[in-house]
Amino acid sequence: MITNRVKLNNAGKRFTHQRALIMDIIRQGQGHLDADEIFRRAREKESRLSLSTVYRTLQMMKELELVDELHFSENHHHYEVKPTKEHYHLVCLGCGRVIEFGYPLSRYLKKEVPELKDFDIDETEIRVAGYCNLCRRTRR
Amino acid sequence: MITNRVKLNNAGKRFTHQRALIMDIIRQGQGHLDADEIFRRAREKESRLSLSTVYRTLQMMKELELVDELHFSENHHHYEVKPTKEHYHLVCLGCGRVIEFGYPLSRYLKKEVPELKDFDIDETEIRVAGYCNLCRRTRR
DNA sequence: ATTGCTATTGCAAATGATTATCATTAGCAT
DNA sequence: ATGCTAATGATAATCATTTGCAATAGCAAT
Repeated sequence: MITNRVKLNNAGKRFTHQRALIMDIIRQGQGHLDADEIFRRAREKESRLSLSTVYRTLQMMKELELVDELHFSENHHHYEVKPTKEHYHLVCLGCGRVIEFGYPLSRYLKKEVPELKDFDIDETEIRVAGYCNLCRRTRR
Repeated sequence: MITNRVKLNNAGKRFTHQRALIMDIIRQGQGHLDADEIFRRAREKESRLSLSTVYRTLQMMKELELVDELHFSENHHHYEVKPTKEHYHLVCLGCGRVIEFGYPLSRYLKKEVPELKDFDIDETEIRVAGYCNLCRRTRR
């Protein structure tokens, strides 16, 4: 995709086959893949790809603000393409399902929280964990 | 402290010297210590204490809902005693300072977010990262 | 207080996720 | 096509956390 090539070049980065592949996989992954899943999918296309490259690319894409890193209730992260409208995630602790919801947190914080007056916000994230309607019943 | 002894006994757990010590340190730590810092402080009192015991105790206290685990923009966690009023944390990426702020997120979510109607919320967390007024200037 | 059962501990080794090292490869400006 | 140097693959290292296991210590019953 031309757009990514331009974005990388503008940042003084090279447009490589591997980076294009990883970006495509994240885009098609509907937002909630972790590093290992990205690696596995990428390997199907490009069997010599290294896991290091996946991590390095994710790191770079975070810095260029092309992707966001999500923190669910796990010890590894998930990735989605930088979204256009502000939204957050609901994670079911039973089945792992992720549900997106829109919520204008940053607007509310600015309006209601005095501690934020003197604070330069870089990133906000809401983590909501619980049980979806299906898992609520089956819960042991 | 008698209260902790009772809470542990009710859960069928033993009240040990190590657990009492770790709980005290978290309480005195004003909320934002990580596992390693808890370990270092506890060792000053009890030099034979093991890091495993710290992790095992934290895990248990989470399950008994005596402490909350906080996720800042780092790859390890921080711990605070289960708070009485709903609050969240502002983390400065420059100096690491943590600022607490009150915000009734769960009330707002229930009112405004239809996706949550069928969802049984277990925990909520807001992560706000950025730069405090002091670090904003010095920022490279 | 003593005893006995078994949860808990300390230590060391294992695991999982991520990062660093370094020789080789390949973008891209010339 | 050439050369410079960033990026890659492979492997080892690191960091945070968890696990296995023999020794220890709560605590309920005596």
